[in-house]
Amino acid sequence: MDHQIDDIDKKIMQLLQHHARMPISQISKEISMSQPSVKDRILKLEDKKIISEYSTVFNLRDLNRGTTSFILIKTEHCQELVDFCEGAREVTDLFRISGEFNYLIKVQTASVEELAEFQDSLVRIGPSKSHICLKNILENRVLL
Amino acid sequence: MDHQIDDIDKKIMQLLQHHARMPISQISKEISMSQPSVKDRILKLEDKKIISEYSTVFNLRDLNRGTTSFILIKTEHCQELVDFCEGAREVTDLFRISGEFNYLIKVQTASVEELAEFQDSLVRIGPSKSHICLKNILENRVLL
DNA sequence: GTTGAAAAAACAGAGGA
DNA sequence: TCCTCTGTTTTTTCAAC
Repeated sequence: MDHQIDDIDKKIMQLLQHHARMPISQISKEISMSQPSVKDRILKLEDKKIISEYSTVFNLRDLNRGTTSFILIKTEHCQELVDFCEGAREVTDLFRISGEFNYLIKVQTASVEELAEFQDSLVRIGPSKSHICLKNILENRVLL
Repeated sequence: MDHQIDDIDKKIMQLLQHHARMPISQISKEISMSQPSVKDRILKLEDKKIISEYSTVFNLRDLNRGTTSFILIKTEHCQELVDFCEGAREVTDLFRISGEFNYLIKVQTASVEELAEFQDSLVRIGPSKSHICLKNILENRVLL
């Protein structure tokens, strides 16, 4: 069953996207719609899982994980890699991908030295290639 | 100036991470601390920008952007690439990286066909290599 | 850090355009 | 489907300790 997202839904989603704690009352003002209706629409978006969660974004620099890197790895020990990554604090993202390498890992470390250590711990799983991120230009942006 | 994040802060952050709209009252109950104190700590985390924002995560499948891909591109027309990506709805992430390729683009399209179209529009900027994501195993996870 | 009272916001219905 | 109006509950805020 498909949910039709109309322009009003879109406006609400745009407001919530970067201000998830915004009160219904304020959303109501901004889009000139009554609070019950706004609440109703948000509930529907949540029920249909169009809104999958409200999350809090932390400044990774303050958590000593300000260095972003991407590691491409080729391995036959898939489960081992997945288990390893799930347990590793440095790993924020893991994708099974097509191509020469079969996994892409996004890693947040305190420094490039720590990245080297992390990559060292991957050698027994398979050959890898790392790209240090010099600048995060866009991140996690969804245009509605 | 450095902010010392203690265990109580960490607990609050863990609760907020995937439930950004959780009321102070509930956080207060869960960690057995008075509401004003919880509120006070959250305000400090916000002021110090340790909490950088509260965001809403959408189900990209419902937005007709359920296919994740990564494109590595090598170009000398950096500004052109950045401008192009900022204007492209498909692009959610863009990183300047080290290595043979100098940019990594994360793309969300409706299908692989749409990915092909997108990659076609990049040819004039530079040679690129794309990896279709077959499975999103971990995404945007921060272990505190 | 706590308590407790005042203010503000969210919720739940009913009735109607 | 959306609105307004209402009362009720919950949450937030802010004082004093």
